Amino acid sequence: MTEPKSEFLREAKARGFVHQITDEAALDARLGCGTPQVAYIGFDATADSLHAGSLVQIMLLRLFQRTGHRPLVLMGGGTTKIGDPSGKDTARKLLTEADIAANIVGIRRIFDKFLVFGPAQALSADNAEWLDTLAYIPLLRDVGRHFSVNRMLTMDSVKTRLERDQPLSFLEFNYMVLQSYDFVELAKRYGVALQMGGSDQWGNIVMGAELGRRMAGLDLFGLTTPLLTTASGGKMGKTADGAVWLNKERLSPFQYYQYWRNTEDADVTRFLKLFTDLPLGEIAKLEKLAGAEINEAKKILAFEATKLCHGGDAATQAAETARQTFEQGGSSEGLPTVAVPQAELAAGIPILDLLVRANLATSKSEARRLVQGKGAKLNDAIVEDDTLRVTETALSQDGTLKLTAGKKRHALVKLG
RNA sequence: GGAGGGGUGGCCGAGCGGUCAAUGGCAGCAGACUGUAAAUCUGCCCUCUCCGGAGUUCGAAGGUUCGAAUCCUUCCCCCUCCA
Repeated sequence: MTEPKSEFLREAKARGFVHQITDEAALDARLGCGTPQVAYIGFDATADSLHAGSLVQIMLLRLFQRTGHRPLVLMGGGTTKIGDPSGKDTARKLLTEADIAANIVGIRRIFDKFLVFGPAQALSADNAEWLDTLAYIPLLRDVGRHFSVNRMLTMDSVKTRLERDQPLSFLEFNYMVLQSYDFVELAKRYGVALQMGGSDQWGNIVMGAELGRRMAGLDLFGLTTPLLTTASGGKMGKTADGAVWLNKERLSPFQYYQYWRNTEDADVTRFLKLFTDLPLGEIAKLEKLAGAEINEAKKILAFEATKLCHGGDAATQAAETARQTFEQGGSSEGLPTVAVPQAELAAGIPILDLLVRANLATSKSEARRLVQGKGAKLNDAIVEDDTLRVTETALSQDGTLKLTAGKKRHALVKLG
């Protein structure tokens, strides 16, 4: 099948969201039948925010809604207590219920930016609702009998652990059973027909679809997204400073903008398709840019991606901060800022301490190396002396001073 | 319960009585070159330092020794096989 009839599949394929589909022709027919369908993706509540690694999934749900269907966000309030072994060598730490509840709140806030919830709109659910009250014996009899351990042992998530001689607890081994059960439960409760997820979820998704057929004669479909890496092989959503978080408390809109602005040339088109709503025709035009002009495409990518995640105003401001900082060599209040008491500054603060306090270095040793490597700048002048004490004289007329580490990491210091 | 193997810096992985803050690879940081890109080259990559050094590391706790990541004891954890 080359050209799907349904808008969702056509767009999803053209934009690079699709890796595998269980029964493409039948799914296409279902999506194109004129009635909005419900599709879900599950998110485990392991942190109080999601990071860019989940963005493909989020954008896929967004696309699903844009093409006239109803996305359902499943919070893994129940499954998080188990821990998905997929793609991991060791078991996760077990989280407390309070942690999980708080994490769900944080994650839910992110989805409010990307999806429109409401009657006839996007849905959300929490699998704790049905998993918490499951009784062991009935579960084994109703669900367990449909699972073959032989088959489970061939699942990638299990197999790799075994092959690498890494432990896999019985707890984790049950994760796929519960995820499969979720699919069936959601089909019954919300009429969900399709589960989507990362390619590492393929096994779990297929098992869920099968379980639905065996338990209730349901026709369920699965779709996975490709595993995203940068052109040079790095993991998406990771930088030196850690994950690229989607909430502004963990990563400012400016830093988020910068993450996308620094995309490698080879990734720009691919990312525009995945992480913005720009029509494919427009992206095709941007794709023709070459050489230094690619920077224009990167600015659009950064702006659009930031707009989706943090809103138009924040995106405009981040773009402006970036422009002032990088293109005019000035400083701008949009940069990360640290406040320093006046008395301390009057007495003089060692440059090394200041770099650490501005989060440009994690220890004084690291700060010292930075200075010795000529990577530290104070008000755009290279710091030559690592014993330098910074005083009020370094403040510019607007009452701030600018610290730079390397070419891209900037921070402002102000009195406070 | 029995037998054997193993736990080393963010990860992988050497070392198996001194010359070990610990080879190497990956990841990361900075500099040069550039386009806030990639590739390449160079330096760095436990903490503190009055740059002479100092202090903490090799699952945990004891011990042997002038001296231990390296040997011994106990404990914890993991893997494999047997029951």
